Formats: sequence, structure tokens, C-alpha cells
Amino acid sequence: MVTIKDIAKAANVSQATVSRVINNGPKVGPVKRAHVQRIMDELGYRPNLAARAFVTNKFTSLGVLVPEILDPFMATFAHHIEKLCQSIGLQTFITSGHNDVIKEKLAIENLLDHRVSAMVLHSKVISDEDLLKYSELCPGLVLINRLVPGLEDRCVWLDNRMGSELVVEYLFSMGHRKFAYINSDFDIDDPQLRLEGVKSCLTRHNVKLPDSAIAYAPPFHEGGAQAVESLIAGGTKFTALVTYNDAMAVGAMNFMLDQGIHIPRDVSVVGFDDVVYARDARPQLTTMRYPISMMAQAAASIAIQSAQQQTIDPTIQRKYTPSLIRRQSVIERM
Amino acid sequence: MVTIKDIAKAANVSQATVSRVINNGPKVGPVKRAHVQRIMDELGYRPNLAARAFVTNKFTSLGVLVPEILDPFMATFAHHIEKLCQSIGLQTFITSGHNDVIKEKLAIENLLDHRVSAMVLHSKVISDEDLLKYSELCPGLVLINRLVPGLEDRCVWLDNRMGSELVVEYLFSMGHRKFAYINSDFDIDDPQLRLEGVKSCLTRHNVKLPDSAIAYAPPFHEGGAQAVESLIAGGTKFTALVTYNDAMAVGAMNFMLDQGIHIPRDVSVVGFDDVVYARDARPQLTTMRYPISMMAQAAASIAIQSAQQQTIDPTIQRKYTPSLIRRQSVIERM
DNA sequence: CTGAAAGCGCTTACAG
DNA sequence: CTGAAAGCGCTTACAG
Repeated sequence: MVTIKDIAKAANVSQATVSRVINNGPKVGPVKRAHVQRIMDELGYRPNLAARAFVTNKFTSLGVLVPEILDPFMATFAHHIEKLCQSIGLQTFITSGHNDVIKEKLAIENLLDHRVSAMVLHSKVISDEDLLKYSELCPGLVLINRLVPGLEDRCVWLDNRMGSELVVEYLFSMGHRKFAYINSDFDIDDPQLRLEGVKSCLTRHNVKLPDSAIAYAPPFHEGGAQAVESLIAGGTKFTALVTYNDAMAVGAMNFMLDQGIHIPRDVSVVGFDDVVYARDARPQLTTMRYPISMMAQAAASIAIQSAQQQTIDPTIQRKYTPSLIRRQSVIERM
Repeated sequence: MVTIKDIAKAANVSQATVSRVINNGPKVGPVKRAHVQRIMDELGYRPNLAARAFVTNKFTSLGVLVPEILDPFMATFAHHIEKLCQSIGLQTFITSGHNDVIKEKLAIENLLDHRVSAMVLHSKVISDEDLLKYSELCPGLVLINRLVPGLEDRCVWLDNRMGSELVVEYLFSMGHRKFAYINSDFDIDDPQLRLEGVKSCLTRHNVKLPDSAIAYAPPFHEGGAQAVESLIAGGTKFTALVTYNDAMAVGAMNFMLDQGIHIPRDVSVVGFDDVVYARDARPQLTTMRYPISMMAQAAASIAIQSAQQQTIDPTIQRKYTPSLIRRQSVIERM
């Protein structure tokens, strides 16, 4: 690889001058500038960004931590971060932590050791304390889908509770009175918050949600099927099925359809997230839209700004509320 | 951040010694080693991987280029690369090129400038010449899903032609004689190769595929719907619908279902790729499995080995053939 | 406008 | 077993 030295020698100028023309730096004579430029072109010089990053100790890459890139929700998240970074010439390091404390920590520490100056973390299993510790090490650290006390201004999160309240409110307004809920069995706070939302809204309407009408399973397609299966096997009767996410919703719908239960005539179903395939399902899934693209962009912006020690644009929203997308999986109940 | 110098000073040894204990290097006295280690722990020293990479000029990260991380197929691909890299402590840079020549080149050049020593590229739009040129600049460059003449040993590809032949062969054996094909309208070679496979197999069986039985659209869910719609509107009759990929297949199935056409009773449908949601569709989609996880791992292994100038493990397979996954979207035609 | 020199945080011959 | 020194490819005061 040809280096700045080679160019300096070939152009018969100093390294400093070469560096200045590379960076369109200040005050280099137009003649010399053109000359150096020509030599660089001839020799096919490419600046070593790694070296530059090292010496300037500045901002060239942003780390992203997701539990699992295969998850379409996470892919969407990563996509929007990458898109924003690409537009400003930032490389993105993507790593996954698989919802495992050890792995997530290793991944973050590796990012830290690579001296990324910004990172956007989707981490649900690391403790608040550890996150606080990491945030001190990396001023550009931002959390998505999580609210850490003491780090509020570097968190971008969703009001999960409100999300499920809106779902239940809607189903209630459609005449439903018999509810069931299938929840994720992951030991993180989202399932708990969403369940709380469901319960509090139901309580407000004096509708009971017995424990037997709540089933837990992994938050995937199969989990959704398992969960409704156990609900049905347990004799629970319901006209409205609220689910933790779209994957479970579709799994549950498919299971019921396979059993000859008609959706939405027999059971109305509502998902959560509005991932790509919600609309591809049959019937098309009514769901809460998680504004992940806006949130991802907000998180990346905050990360970049705080990495640069800038004051953060106060208009960037940090708390989001999902919105109802009505499709075909819910019907009015008289 | 505490540096190696700080440690050297605090431990009252040379930088060289510190460096040796960091790297578990050769011959450092056990007492000194322990002492230095203790100081490092106390001061919370973390080696600067960027600096190390810079000086050793070695292998610390691998670049991945995909058209679009949102595409579940690409997400799967990226996932498997990342997993393999993670297991050996390699960071992955993920970038996307959106099937645009300019963007793809920029992305690759950026990767190059960052001095990644290996990269796995899913590129369909850059010319063979350019790829050859890049491959000289980066010995660890590997192509996936593409075969570049002169670069065969650093390509991992699928026999697309054979894939569609197998699809048609199967449908033929199930008694189908009236075929239609919906293809991607992207200007890359895969659609062409897959179509060739369809045609050649049909020709072998003396079945005609008139141009009116072929429709082109973008290779997504909506495209699938559009394509069948135009086929049906054009008056084409078929009992078997062969599709470019699962997304189009599901889009087409949903469109037909919405029209009251029963799948598979009226029309049998076969996809291609076997992405996650093929099994979640109703009816479950019969499709060709693209062995993307094996291929991704093979590509990453080759990239890593050739980046290290190792001789490449000859047992690593480079050409793959997809295999038929029978589910519910095909029925026998008497 | 231009250059000589120092320095970023590491590793690695080389010498002892 | 240990240290002094050079060097990786850049940038950036500093001096002129």
C-alpha cells in the first residue's frame, strides 16, 4: 500500500503538505496542491483510515449491539442506524449479544476496546449499574428500548405500558369482553410492562383477566402457537387475543386457523411491533406500530452528538408511544 | 484512558514488558508478570485494539457487504458471518450497497480504507473487472452468491439453474403440465439463471412455457402479487406457479387466496430460498432451501484463511445446490 | 504558504 | 528474563 511518505517523496514535498491536501486543509498553494493531487491519483493513494482514526482519536465508527440480527425487528433497527451512519461516512460495527449477560458484556467491551466513539445498545439483560459504568467509559453510548435512571438523556424508549393499554382500549371499544393474553417468557421488563398495561386497562373497565387467561412462551412464531394451545387446552374462553408481539400473534393465528377456528370471526387477534410480515399474514394483522425507524435514528443522532461532546438537539424525542394499525384480524363483537 | 505507558510507569517496568504480559508473551518472570497484571487490574487498563491493529497491521475486523440488511435472507447471511467472526474475536463491519453500483463501490472502498483484512461481499451489480481489482487490494476478499472468472477459489455460489430445474422436475412428477413463472425484474444474473433452469427442464419434458406465462416484478411480497395479477389478467392458465423467491411466492399466494383461488387445490406454488417465514405462511410454502448458513460460514472461513495467507482448507465447499423442502403448497395433479 | 519534528498507543527486533 | 529504541501512517502545533 502506498503511504503518505511515498507521496511526499514522489511529489518532493513534506508529509505535512500531503496531509493538508488530503484533508483539503488550510492554505496550500494551488499549484502545489494540484501537483500533489496528481501524484496521489497516479499512485492510487488511499488514506489509511485506521491510522487516521488512531492519531486523531476521533469518531470514525459506531457500534451497534442487538440481541439477534436475525430477528426482523432488530434487523430494521440495525438498518436504520446503518443508513444514518452511512450518510455521514461512519462505519457501523454490528454485534449480537443473544440476550446473554456474559456475551453482551463481552460484545460491549470489545466495542469499547476498539474505541468506537459512539454506540447504540439494545440490551435488556445487563444491569443498570453496568450500563452506567460503560456510559462513563464511552460518552457516545446510547440505549434503545430501555430507560436507565440517571441516564435518561441517553435513552430512547417506548412506552410499553401505554402500548398495551391502547390495544385493550381498542378491543374494548369493539365490544370485546373476554380477553386472553399471550406473553413472552423472557426475563426482561417488556413482557411485564405490557402485561401491566393490559391489566390496568382491563381493571379500569371492570373486566377480569384471570391468571388462567395468560400464557407464557418464547416470543416467536412457535411460542405463539404453544401459548394459545395451552390456553385452549386449559378451557379458557376468549373472543380477543392480545399478544406480546407480531411473531407470537401470527403463530397463534396460524395455530387457530389450523384448528378450524376462524380469525377474526371467532377470535380477534392483535399483535405488537408491526414488523414487515404483519401485513403479509392472512388475515392481515392488526397491531401496534413500534416506531423503530424513528427511534433508531433518534438514538444514533444522540449517540453521534454526545460522542462529539455537542449539546444534544433538544428537539430529538426520547420517549415514544406506539400507534394502532387497523387491519383485518379484529372484528366488532356485538 | 490509561495507556501502556501509564502502566509501565506505575509498575516501574518498560513498555515492552507490559506489552508482553498483555499478550501473554514469551518469557516474563512470573513475579514481574503478576505485579504488572495487578497494576493493570487496579488501573482498569484496556488495550487499545485500534492502536494494536494499526501497528501489527493485522486482522481484527471483517467487512460484510449486503444489498440490504432488512431482507431476511441477507440478515441470515450476515448473522452467520457475524457468529463465526464473534467466535474468533473478530469484529464485523456491516455495510449495505442497495444494489447500486456507486453505493456498493463506495462501501467497498470505505472498507478497504479501514484496512479490514477480510471481507465477504454479496454484490451483484459491480463488474467482474472491478471485483478483480478490489480482490488484488484485499487478499481476504470473498464473494458470495457470485462466480467471477479468475477468482473461482474466492467465490461461494449457488447453482441457480439447477435449483429451478429441481423445482420443475418435482412439479412435473406431481403431474403438473401447465406452468407459469414469476421472476424478479432486477437486472442481475440470478433471475436469468433461474428462468433458464425452468425453461430447460420444461423443454426436456416437451412442455412449453410461452412468454405470456412469465411475469416480472420486484422480488418482494408486493411484486409477487402484481406478477400473478398480471398473469391472471392476461388470461394465462396454470396449475403450477414457480416463483423467483419466497417473498414473491407468498405475495402471489396471498393475492390468489384473496381472490378466492385455493392453494394448492387450484394452483400449486413453489418458492425459492426457504427464508424463515416460508413455514409461517398458510399454506406452508414448499420451496427450495438455499443453504445460506453453510455458505456464509464457508465464505467467512475462506476470507479469514486467505487474509492470513494460509492455504485454504480444500474441504470447504464452494458450489452449492439447493434442496427441495416439501410442505403444503403443492398438490398432486391427476 | 511550507517543512521539520513530535506524538498517538502499541509491538517487535535487537542487545544485553 | 528485561529494557531502550525504532517504527506503524497519520495529524498537528510550532516556527519560519
